[in-house]
Amino acid sequence: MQGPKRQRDPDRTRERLLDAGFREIHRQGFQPASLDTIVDAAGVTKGALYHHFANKRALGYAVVDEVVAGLLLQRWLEPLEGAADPIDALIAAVRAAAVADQCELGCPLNNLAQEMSATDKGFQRRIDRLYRRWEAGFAEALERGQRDGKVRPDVDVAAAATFLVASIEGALGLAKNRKDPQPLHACLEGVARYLSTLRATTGDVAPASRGRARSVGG
Amino acid sequence: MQGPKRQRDPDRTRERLLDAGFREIHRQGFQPASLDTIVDAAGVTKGALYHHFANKRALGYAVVDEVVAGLLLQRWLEPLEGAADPIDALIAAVRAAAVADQCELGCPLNNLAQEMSATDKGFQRRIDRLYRRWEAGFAEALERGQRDGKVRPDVDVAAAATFLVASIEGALGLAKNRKDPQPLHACLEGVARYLSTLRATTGDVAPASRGRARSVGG
Amino acid sequence: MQGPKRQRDPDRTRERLLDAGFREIHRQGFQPASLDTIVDAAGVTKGALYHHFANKRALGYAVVDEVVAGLLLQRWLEPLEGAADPIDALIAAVRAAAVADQCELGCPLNNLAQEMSATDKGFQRRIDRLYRRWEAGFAEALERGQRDGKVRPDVDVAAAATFLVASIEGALGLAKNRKDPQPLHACLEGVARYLSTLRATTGDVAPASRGRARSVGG
Amino acid sequence: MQGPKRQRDPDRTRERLLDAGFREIHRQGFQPASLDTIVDAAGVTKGALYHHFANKRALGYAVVDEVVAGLLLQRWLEPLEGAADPIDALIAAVRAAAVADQCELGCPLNNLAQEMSATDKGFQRRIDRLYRRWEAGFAEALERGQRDGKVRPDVDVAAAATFLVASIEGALGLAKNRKDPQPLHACLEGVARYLSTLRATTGDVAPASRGRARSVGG
DNA sequence: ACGCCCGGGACGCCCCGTTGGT
DNA sequence: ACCAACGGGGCGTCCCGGGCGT
Repeated sequence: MQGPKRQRDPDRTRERLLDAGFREIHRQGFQPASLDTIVDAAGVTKGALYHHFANKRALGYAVVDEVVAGLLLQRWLEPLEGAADPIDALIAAVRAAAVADQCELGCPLNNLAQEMSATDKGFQRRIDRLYRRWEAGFAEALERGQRDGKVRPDVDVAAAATFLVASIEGALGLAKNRKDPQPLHACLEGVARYLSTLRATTGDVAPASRGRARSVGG
Repeated sequence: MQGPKRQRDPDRTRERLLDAGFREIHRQGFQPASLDTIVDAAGVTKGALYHHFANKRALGYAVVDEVVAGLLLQRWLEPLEGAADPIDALIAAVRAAAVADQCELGCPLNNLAQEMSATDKGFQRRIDRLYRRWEAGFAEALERGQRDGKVRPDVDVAAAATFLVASIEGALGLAKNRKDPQPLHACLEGVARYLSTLRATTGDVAPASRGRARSVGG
Repeated sequence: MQGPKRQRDPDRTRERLLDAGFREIHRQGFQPASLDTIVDAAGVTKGALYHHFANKRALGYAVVDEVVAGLLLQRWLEPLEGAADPIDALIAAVRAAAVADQCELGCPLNNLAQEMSATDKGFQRRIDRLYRRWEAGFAEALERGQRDGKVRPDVDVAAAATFLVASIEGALGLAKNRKDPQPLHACLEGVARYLSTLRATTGDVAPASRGRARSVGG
Repeated sequence: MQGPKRQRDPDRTRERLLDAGFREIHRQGFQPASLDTIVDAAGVTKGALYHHFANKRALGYAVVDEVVAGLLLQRWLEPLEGAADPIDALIAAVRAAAVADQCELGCPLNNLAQEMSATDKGFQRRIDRLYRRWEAGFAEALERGQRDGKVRPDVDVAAAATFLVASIEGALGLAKNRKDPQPLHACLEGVARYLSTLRATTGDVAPASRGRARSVGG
C-alpha cells in the first residue's frame, strides 16, 4: 500500500531464513539451534519457515547445500583456480585462514560433520559431497602442478589432498577449542613443510627419493 | 549374602554410569544425550545418578576427566614412552589408529571439543587440558629424539606436535564423516612424509640447520 | 464451519487457563499446584499454556491480577459503592461473607499472601496492591460517612480500614482451619461492635470527639 | 573417646532437627521445605532424621506440637496469666507483638494453617487444637475479668476471644505481606477500641446497652 | 501462494522424599 | 546412625502442524 515495505517477497524471506539459520547453527550446532531463535533473527514467523521448509532438517540441509557450500567455494577453491603454482597458492590459502580470526566458532562444515554425520544420513551425504568437492579442488590443483612440472609426478594427489584438508580442519578445530589461532600457525608451518616434499626439484627429479615417497610410512 | 547381586557397590555404580555416559555421549554428543538412556544403559536409576553427579554437566565433566583422558593416554601417549625412535613410534601410533576401525563415531575428544567448547567453559577448559597433554607428549618425544640425534635440532617441537595432533584429529573427523578409514591412510602417508622432514641426517646433527626449517611458511 | 467445536478461540483458551489455574491455586496453593493438573482441568495442552503464559509464575501473576482482583471488587468493594450508610454496608458485607460457605478453602488473597509474599517479589507487589485497594475502598466509604455525618470525624479512616481488613482476613483464616463458619459470626459480632464506636452520635457531629479515640491503646 | 565431641546424643539430635525444621518450615512453608536443607542446618544426616521421625509429615507434626505450641504459650498466654486487668493485659500483648518486628515471616501458626489445613487432616487437627487453646486462654482471661467486675457481664467471651485472635492473625498476615508493621499498629488501635466496649462501666453497668451488645450486627 | 497465530504432544533435566544393606 | 540407591513427577520448551486472513 504505502511503499515497498511489508510486501510479500518469498525469495527474500527464504534467504533471510537461510542466513539466520546458518548463523544459529554455526553458533550452537544444529540440534540445539532453536527454530524460535532463528525465526526471530530472520524477522519472520514460524508459518513462513514452514512454508519454505518442510521441517527443521530441511532447513539444515538447505543451509549446507547453499550457504556452507558457497563459503567453501569462496574461501578454499576459488583462490586456487588461476594460480600459477598450486603449492604456493595452497600455502597462501592456509595463511589467509590463519590471519582471519574465525577461530571462535570453528569451521561450519567441520562442526556439522562432527555433530550430524553419525546421526543423520542426509547430513552425512551432503557434508561428504562438500568434502569430496574440497579434496577434488586440491587434487586438481596438484595435478595441474604435476602437468606444469611444479609437483613431483610420483605424488598421489588424492591422498595428498585428503591429508591437507584433514590438517586444515584439525587445526581449525584445535584453534576453536583453544580460542587462539596458534594451531593455525603451527598448521601453516607444518603444511608448508609437508608441501615442500611435494615440490619437483628444479630441472630433474631426484631419483633416489622416488621410491621412498610412496612407500614412506607403508 | 545370597550372591553378588543387589549388593551395594558405589564405585561400581559410578563406573557403570561413567561408562554408559561415555558411550551415549560418544554416540550422540553431549547435549542430545539423554540421562534416561544413560541410566537405563547403566542399569541404575535416576536417584543413583543424582547421588553420584550433581547434574548432567558434572557427569559430562567426569567423563572427560576420567574416561576420555584414559583413552588418550592409552592410545597415544603410552606407546611413545619407551620408544627408541620417536618418529617411528609416532608413525606406528598413527598406523594403529588407521587399522582400528574407530571411524564410526570419531574421536571422542574431537567430538566434544567441536560441540561444547564454544558453549561451555568447563568443557572447554577440560578439553584444552587434554589437548595440551597430548601435544606435550608428542613434543617431549620429539625432544627426546633431538637429544638422541634422531630429530633435527632446529625443529620447533611444540609446533610440530600441534600440527601432528591437528592432522590426526582432522583425519579422524574425515574418516568418521566418510564412514571409511581412507582418510586415516592418507593421513598416515602425509604424516610419514612430514615426519621424514624432521629426521636428522644420519651421521651428524648440526649442519642440517640451514635456517629454512623455522622460516618455512613464515 | 461444522459446529462451534474445535475452533480456535485464544481468548477463551486463556480464560479457561486462568479459571483452572485459579481453582487449582486456591485449592492447593501456588507452589504445589501442578501445571499438568491445570491444563487437564482447562481441557488444553501444555503448548496452549506456554503460548499464553511464559511460565508458571506468569500464570500465577495473571490469576492474581485478573481473577482474584475481580473477586475482591465484586465481593467487598462494589457493595459499598452506592451505600447510604457505610457502617451498615460494611456490616452487611461481613454478614454476606459469613453466610456464604467459603470457609473450605479460605480467602484466595490471604492464601497467596501467606504462601508467596515472602518468597516472590512479584506476588508480594501484586498482593500488596490488592490489599491497598481493598483498604482504600473501606477508607473511602468511611470518609464518605464522615462527610455525611454518619461517622465520627475524629476517626483515622485508614487505620480503621486496615483493622477491618485484618479482622476479616483473620476470621476467614480461622474459619478455613476450623472448617466451620463460627469465626465468621464471631467476626461479624466483633466488627459490628467495633464499628458502633465509629458511629457519629445522632443529632450533632463534633462533640463526640473527646480525644480518647485517637489515643486509645497508644 | 577424646572428649564430649562426636558422641551420640539422641535427644540433642532430635531437638536440633526440630529447631532446624521449624526454621525452614517457617521460612518456606511445609511443602517447599527441603529435608536436605533441614538436615544440613541441623548438622545431621538423613538417616538420623528418619531414625527420629517416620517421615516428613511426622517432623512437621512434631514441630507444631512442640515448637509452635511453645511459642504460642510464651508469647500470648503466659502474659495473661497473672494480669490484674485482662483488657489491659491483652492490649499490652498486642503492643508487644507490634514492636517486635517479626513481620518478615509472619505467624508460624497462621502460615501453617493457611498452607496445610485444607490439605492434611493431621495438621488441621493439631493447628485447630492450638487455636482453641489460644482462644480459650483469651476467653478465660475475659471471664476472670467478668468475675472481677472489669468486663461487662453480658459479653460472649468465647466470641470475643475468637474475634481477637482473628484480628491479631489477620494483622500479622497483612504486616508480613506489606513488610511493614503498620497493620499491627492499626490492629492495636482497633483492638483497643473494640476492647473498650467490653469494659464494665465503673460502679454499675449501663442497662441501656445490655440488650444491644448481643444483638449488634445480628 | 504466502504468512501468521494458535495449539499439540513429547520428553528432558532436575530434585525430592524414602527405603534397604552396613 | 548412615550411606547408597530408588522412582516418581515437576516445570520448561521444543518442534511441529492446522485454521485463517492477505
